[in-house]
Parts: sequence; structure tokens; C-alpha cells
Amino acid sequence: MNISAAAHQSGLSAKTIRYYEEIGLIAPAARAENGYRQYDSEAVDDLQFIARAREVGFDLQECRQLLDLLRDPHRQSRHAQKLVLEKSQHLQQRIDQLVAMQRELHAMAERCRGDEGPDCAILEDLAAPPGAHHR
Amino acid sequence: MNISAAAHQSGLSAKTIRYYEEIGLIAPAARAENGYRQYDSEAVDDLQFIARAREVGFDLQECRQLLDLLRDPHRQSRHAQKLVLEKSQHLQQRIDQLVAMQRELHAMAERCRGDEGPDCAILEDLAAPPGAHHR
DNA sequence: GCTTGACGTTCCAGTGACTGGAAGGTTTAT
DNA sequence: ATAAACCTTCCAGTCACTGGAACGTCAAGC
Repeated sequence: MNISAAAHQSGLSAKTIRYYEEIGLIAPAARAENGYRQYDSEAVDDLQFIARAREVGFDLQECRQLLDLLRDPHRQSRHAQKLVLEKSQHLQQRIDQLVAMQRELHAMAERCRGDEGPDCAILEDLAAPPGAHHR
Repeated sequence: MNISAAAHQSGLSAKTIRYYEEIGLIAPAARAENGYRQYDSEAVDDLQFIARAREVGFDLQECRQLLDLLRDPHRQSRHAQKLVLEKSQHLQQRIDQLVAMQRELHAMAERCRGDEGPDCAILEDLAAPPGAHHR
């Protein structure tokens, strides 16, 4: 299987697969006589595994750890669970942050008349946020 | 006022302020005789405006637009509102994404025993996500 | 006057996870 | 023969900084 088929099957781009190989996240692909990379179903499994881990929010360093666990017959499932739990907590924090931002944006947009005139609650808020105290 | 005082007042780092100057987001600061950058309260206002806009999720390109609006006496508040509304919608999409990820992580962690053994629902899920159909 | 430490300056490199593009080789179909 | 759709490598750029080197400046204490 050539790289673009592997890309299609894994949902990654060919560029991304080459990049993963370059940084050593996956083993160098076998090569055909013409120099083209060849992928078998095991290689595609790895790519899918990574794609899936990326989708749920793991960075490449964490993908590496997960792959290591996947390949380790003596692994302990609590190690994987720890990774997931930590990621889940970080994600929750990030979500809380974004929700707070979103609320502020929403509140700003509400207070802005949004007309042809120059008076704008948004710009005022950004210049002197509500709750900031003046001298 | 030297750069570190301006940094303190705006909540940005000195590095970041120099960077903003370098990319032309803010006007080059006045210089003292010794070459040190000098900031007056107007300059600090700009920095605070940017810091605030960054906090609610605007990227530097959008900060530039907001600053342009702030400085334009003939601005129309609907332009600012449009920026905020679009940002708010993007943010909501991102939040929805992250919440979906978080739910999946949570579900995975729940199903994993998290013990000393190698059997791990997490790694299985990542290898063959629930809902994926096999050949 | 000397040293020390905390400032300030510039410039260069690196981050993460790709993405785009150039310049070229290969394969397949027309 | 030629076009298109692949593949290859390598280099540069993205975004918003951050770290560090190498150097100049300033204020305080001895």
C-alpha cells in the first residue's frame, strides 16, 4: 500500500505520516524498489491508533507513551489510565477557560448596539474591563 | 516608565511587548537617552487593550483589527460586534469539540480497570474505536 | 573606584504539529 | 508522446511567543 492509501485509511495526510516517521513516532516504512514507502495493515493500525489518540486530545509525546504501552506486553493498565485521567483534567480546565471567554464575548456582543455609530461597548470593555477600578 | 513596569501594568511580559513592537502591532516605543524603551499611560492603555483582547480569545491579527477600530473615530460599532460574534461562534465550536473529547476520555477511563494487569480498555478503544466496524 | 545585581538592549534559535511549495523521479492512461 | 497523478527530498513558513547568549546601563553597598 502506498502512502496516500495509508493516509486515506488512517485519516492522516501523507505529509503528516512522513512527518511522524521523521520524528521517530512510527518506525520507518518499508520501501518498494522505486523508493516509495509501503504500508501493511500493521503499519496502518499504528497510524489509526495515533490518529485516534490525537482526536481525543493527546499530543505527540503522549501518543508516543501510549504506543509504548500498547507494545509492552508487561504493561499495567493503570499507567494508561493515569495518562487519560490527567489529560481529561487538563481538558476540563481548558474547557472552563474557553467557556469563561465565550461568556465574556457573549456579554460584550449583547451590550454593543452593533449599528453604524462609533459608540461600542466592546471596545470600551476591552479598554477598561468591567471590574477594573480606576484611579 | 521602563519596559518591565509597563509589562507589570499590562500583565504582558517584557519579551512579549518587544515582540508586539517588532511585528508592528504597537507603535515603536519612545526611547530614553540610554536607549531604554519608555512607556507613557497611553502606550500602557494599548498594551492593556491587547492583553484583554488576547484573554478573551482574539489572535494577534484580530487584535490589530480591534486596535484599528479603537483608533478610528468614524468606526461603526457593528464591525466590532461582527468580530466578537464570529469569535464567539468559533469558540463555541471549539468548546463543543473539547467537550466531546473529554467525554470520550472519561468513558475510556471508566472502562479501564486501572490495575497492574496489561488488559486495558483504553488501549483497545484507541486501537479499535467503539463504533468502528471490522472486516 | 569596584563589584554586584538587576535592569535594559539586540539577535538567534526553538517550540508543536504540521502545511505549502519547489524540484525532481515514477507510473498509468490516453 | 504527453499529461496527470502519484511519489521522493528538502526548505520555509505558520502562531505567539520563550529562552538564551552576549553585551550595555544603572543604583547601591563596600
